[in-house]
This record gives sequence, structure tokens and C-alpha cells, in this order.
Amino acid sequence: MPELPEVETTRRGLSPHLLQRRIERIQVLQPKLRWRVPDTIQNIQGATIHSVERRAKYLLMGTDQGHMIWHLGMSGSMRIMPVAASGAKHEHILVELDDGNSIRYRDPRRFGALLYTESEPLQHPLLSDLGPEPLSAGFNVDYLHQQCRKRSIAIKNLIMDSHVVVGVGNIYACESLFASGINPKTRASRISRQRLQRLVDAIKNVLQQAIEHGGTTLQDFTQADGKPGYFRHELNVYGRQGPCLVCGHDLKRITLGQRSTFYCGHCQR
DNA sequence: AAAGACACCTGTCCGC
DNA sequence: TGCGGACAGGTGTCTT
Repeated sequence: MPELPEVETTRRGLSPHLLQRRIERIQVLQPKLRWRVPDTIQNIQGATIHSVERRAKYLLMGTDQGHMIWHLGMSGSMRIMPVAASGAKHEHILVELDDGNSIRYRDPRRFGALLYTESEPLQHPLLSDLGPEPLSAGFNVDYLHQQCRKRSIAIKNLIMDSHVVVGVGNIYACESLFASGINPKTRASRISRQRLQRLVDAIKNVLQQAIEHGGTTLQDFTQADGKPGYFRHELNVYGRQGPCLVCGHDLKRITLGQRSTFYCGHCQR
């Protein structure tokens, strides 16, 4: 579920509640996530949180006793709640802080993760081979053009490949391609540099707008304070059927890379 | 090396 | 009301 804007929204919501807080206790109620939560996570008990960062869709919490690496998978969310608050269904991990608050990690489908490392988290095998951040200067038309050379895959699949660029999931891939007028099935190598420039701009724009709206809530996602994200109302093609909002032709729904893909056959060529 | 299929898990929705 | 099937925001790993 959560794509980059939802993870960034979560990071921004959590950060002021966590910085300089001491971790009193970690309760792992359900260790079976994407990977089993390591027992070494308990090493972090008593540590003080000094950073809350994001890389791709991973949330990184740094302490003086190692780093927590979180992933929200398809259905994960994290909230700040009083330690005394009763638990909700599918709340798998509770991190109790020294101010009476706690982080509540909830993830019905359990595709998410909590890992622990005492090394530099960016060196972790899961993070070390990732492509550039989409909102960074390193993600530009020169880079994308280079990545598209000799690639026969559909452009949508390419921009969803985290080795090419991180953070672009199914919703924002569809929306970015609509905004740049590119058919999602187009083979990457056959798109002109000029159109790739439009795509780069669209990806940055869509992600930035989504962050400003607090992300997209379809079912599970909540911000750290429990509110949903409001970008859903801004979606032009994802999850829609019927007439295109721009030209009025019927929107199409196909499957690409085993993911539902929404687009307008008239606006996107 | 690249591309595609599959697995992991639970909940929801739709048709019968 | 119940049941079966399709589908859902991700991504590492395995097979072609």
C-alpha cells in the first residue's frame, strides 16, 4: 500500500514525537512479518532516538544503540498512541517511549518488516543497491534516458523498478504516466528524450503533491495521528472507470507486470 | 542480463 | 447468509 508519499507522511508525523525520546520497551506481539523480527531488536531497549529518516519506502530510526529499519509493505501503518491505549487488531509491534507514548505498528497482511542493524543502515543489503530518490537532483532526464536504453520492458514496469528509481508504486506510476501523456505499455527504449523529461517532471510533481495532501488512503493507511491521507481525491486514473476527466473517452484497465493499470487510451500514446 | 511469474497474508467486495 | 473467486498500496527470489 504505502508508496513514497505515505512513508514520508508517516515519517513527518512520527518524527517530532520520537526525537530525543528514550525507548523503554519493545513488544513484538507477532514476529512473523515479511521477515521474522530479529531478537536482536531488543538491543535497542534503553536507547535514545536521534534520527528519523526515509530511504525509498524504508523508515530508518537511528539511536545510540543501533538502527531500526521499518517497511510498511502493502497494508502497514504506524501511529503514535498512549502506552495505556488498548490495542487494535493486527497491531504487531509496540515501541514504548519515556513520555507515556508508544509507536503502534499495524499491518493486517504482514508484508512489512522491522529489521535491526548496528551498522550504517544504508549499507544494509536491502538498501545498498537502490536507485535514486525521485525527488532528488540525481533523478533527471539524463539518468532516466540512460536507464531506458536497450530496455524492452513497458515504461510503467521500469519506473516501478526500485533499481531504477525508488518510491514509485502502482498508484503514482499510473498517475505520473497519465500526467505525462505516455501509454504505460510503451517500451522504455522507444520513448523520446523530450517525453522522458515530461515523465521525470510528472513523477516529481505527483509525489510532491501527494506528500502535501498527506498521502493516499484507499483502505488501511493512516497518518501518524490517525487521519487518512487526502490525495485520493486528486487521482485522475487510478481506481477509476468511465470517462477520462480530460477528454471524456472511456478509461482503460489492463494488467501489466501482474498489477492493475489504469490509463486513457486517447490522452496517453 | 533482462523479463516475467510467483510467493508471502488478511480483508473486502461481488456474483451466485 | 454463505461460499468461491478476484483483487488490494510491495518486493525479494526463482524461473525462463
